[in-house]
Amino acid sequence: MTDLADSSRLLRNRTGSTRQRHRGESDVPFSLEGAIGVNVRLLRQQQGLSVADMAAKVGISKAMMSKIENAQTSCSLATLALLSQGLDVPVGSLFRGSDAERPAAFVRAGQGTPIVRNGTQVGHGYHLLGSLRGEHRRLECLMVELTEDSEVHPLFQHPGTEFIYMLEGVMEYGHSRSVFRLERGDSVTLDGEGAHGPTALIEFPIRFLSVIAFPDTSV
DNA sequence: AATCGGGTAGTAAAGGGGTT
DNA sequence: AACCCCTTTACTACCCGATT
Repeated sequence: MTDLADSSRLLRNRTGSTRQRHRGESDVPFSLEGAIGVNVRLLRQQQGLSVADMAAKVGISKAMMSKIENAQTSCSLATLALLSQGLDVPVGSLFRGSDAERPAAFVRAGQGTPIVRNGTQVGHGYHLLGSLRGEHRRLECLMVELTEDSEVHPLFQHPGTEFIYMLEGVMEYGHSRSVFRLERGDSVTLDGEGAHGPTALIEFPIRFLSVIAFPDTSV
């Protein structure tokens, strides 16, 4: 017995009589069958076809179409091929969304988490915009704000690569032996191992986006 | 009431796996 | 290889709810 067959039987047992279930709300976890069902229904509706129209076009019964769209059956490869032909899409597009959930971080405007960093003591304000944990923690996105009370601090060092995008204000930013004048819209990408940081704060308020990509070994 | 779109129950056919 | 049993697939017939 295959895993697919097992999951199919599980689905069948779990759903049982689904007459009371409303359209679009399912108690079934998002399975392969579920992904296929959602994609088939979406594509069918995009083409303005009814279940009966689609069934006739594909060459299966409308009952079968219903079961496929509602994840009540694990349709055969032959049926999948018919569906992809009928919908004029690659077979692979019917599986879209069936992959495991991948992490993502969403932060609303102005809702970044204030954090303390080396620069905090010299008046640099940091708001964390996004950072994934576990094996995906290789990227850190910060909103940095400098005010009249902030001090220059060109001595930051860390593993990885940093990208800075100037959103507001003007400052001079030193990296290793170079100094860059950054104005709104300017950006700089630098090797984090080189000493870097603001060397002169020229026009306030200063806000810039800092994206740090850490090497795997530093995680 | 008729029609339509969508869904379900029941069932037959086909296939896989285990046993002899 | 033949047989049996179970599972899966896909069908027909019918039901339900919304709309006209």
